[in-house]
Amino acid sequence: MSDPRDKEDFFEKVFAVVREIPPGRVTSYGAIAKFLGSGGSARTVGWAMNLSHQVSIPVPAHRVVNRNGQLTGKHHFSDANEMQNRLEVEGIVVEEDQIQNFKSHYWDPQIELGL
DNA sequence: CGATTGACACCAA
DNA sequence: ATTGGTGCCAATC
Repeated sequence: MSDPRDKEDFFEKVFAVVREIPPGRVTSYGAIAKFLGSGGSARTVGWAMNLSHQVSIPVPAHRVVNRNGQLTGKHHFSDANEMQNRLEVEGIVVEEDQIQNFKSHYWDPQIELGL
């Protein structure tokens, strides 16, 4: 339909998936983008995370990292240590902005959500 | 309206 | 394995 909310729906989906990420788990932008059907719009997912600071719903953006498991977006948090600290609290080991044992902590929406 | 940027990902050398 | 360049989508200037 002509509802302009169709575009907002994309962000809503991103937030919904990120909110479904269980503690102690992490996922990648590309995985979410692909799960939404956007294909290679991994960058657009990053934009959604940027807006996540303005939405009324708490979005655990710290659980979303790039496919390398690197905390590329920690700089966008209130504090640079905020992202790493939250991950460590949930039992994730982070060294030099790089998640250790990333693959073991990886959370795939296509699988975990039962697709 | 056109050009640039941005929390990524993939391919080629 | 590492580096560089390109593609995708949306927002901002």
